Amino acid sequence: MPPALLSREQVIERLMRTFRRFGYDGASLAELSKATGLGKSSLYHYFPEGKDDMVRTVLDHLERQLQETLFVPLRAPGPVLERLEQMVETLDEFYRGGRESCVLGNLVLGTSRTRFRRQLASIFDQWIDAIAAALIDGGIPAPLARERAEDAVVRIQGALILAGAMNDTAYFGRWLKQVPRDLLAPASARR
Amino acid sequence: MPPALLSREQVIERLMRTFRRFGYDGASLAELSKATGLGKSSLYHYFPEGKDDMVRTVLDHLERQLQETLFVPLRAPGPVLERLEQMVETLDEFYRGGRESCVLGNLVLGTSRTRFRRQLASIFDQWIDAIAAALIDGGIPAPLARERAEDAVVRIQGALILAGAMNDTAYFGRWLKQVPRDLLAPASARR
DNA sequence: GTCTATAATAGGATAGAC
DNA sequence: GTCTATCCTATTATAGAC
Repeated sequence: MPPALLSREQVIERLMRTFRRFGYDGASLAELSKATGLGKSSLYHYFPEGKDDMVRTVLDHLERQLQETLFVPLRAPGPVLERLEQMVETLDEFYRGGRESCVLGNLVLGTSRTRFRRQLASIFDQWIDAIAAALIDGGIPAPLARERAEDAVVRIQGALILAGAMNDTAYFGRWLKQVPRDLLAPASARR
Repeated sequence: MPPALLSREQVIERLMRTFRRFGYDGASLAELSKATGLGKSSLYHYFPEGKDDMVRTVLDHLERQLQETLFVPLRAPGPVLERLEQMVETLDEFYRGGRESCVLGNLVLGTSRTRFRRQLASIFDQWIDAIAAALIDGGIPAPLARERAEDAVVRIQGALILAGAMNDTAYFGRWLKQVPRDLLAPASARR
């Protein structure tokens, strides 16, 4: 990409970082250029359709990344509790304990609300499915597993919003730590 | 305001509607002008500092509105379950069953992330406090009440994000309906 | 593949007439 | 109080040199 400066993957990571921070509407080409160290023209060389192209690429990349680090491990053999604990660890790192917001959530709001919906919905759906699969392995009946999985994703998104508003990561951190046991509680003991 | 066209309150409502839909970065003056029927100059006449001024005014208005429709009723005398059910009804209407997103959540993302934080944090805090107060009236111990109240607000924000991404209000509607009983469950039966 | 330069447009903001 | 006209800056996007 830039001759021996940043790999394509590194560029995409920087773009993601920027969309995460500023959202679709707030991420200007100047900012994206600064973040990647690439001139505007170079950005257009790699992403001919501009910002939309970048976002689509970022989401593709994120999808693969989440599959590797979250979805596949959630379906791997081994103790279900440990799988969930690994997810929590990965998420805590990914969101830097609630200090960083979520690209997905950010792209659902603003004028990009509908623009990337198919891709966003697909990623959310895979995530929910993967959690539900783990819960089913853990003995939770399928409909309840799906519902709890949705609930988990909902709470992660919501906790990030609140953490941002309150400038306090306690909300995010506190709940995240109890997710695994919470999700695996016997059917009668919750709700 | 405009001579016998829109009251100041109506103008603020239209502005709120626009920020809700487009976020801070996505809401252009052209859009705000269209939404209110006021020319840009007229907008500057009422909000001399521009968009920031509008947002602050919108948040002030929203705060009073929420106090009236949510926070005060949550602390009113009467059966706690009914108070919570009333909140749910109000929220369902306010968010049009999950079809409309939340101004608060929208303003936490994008470049406005820190700009209105004090005001946003205050509103979220009052909201959580009001729910917690109701729960304490319902016999939930104070620390648990606070935690559940935070959880409720977190889930509302998260459910709106997911509803937007999936273009499916089921997530929002399903959970919202079970909030009151969920919040009031005996301490041992949840988590 | 990257850059500088530049065009074209949209966005935020103001002046001044009515 | 509202409008039209205008200004300035930022933003998106492209052309063309290297």
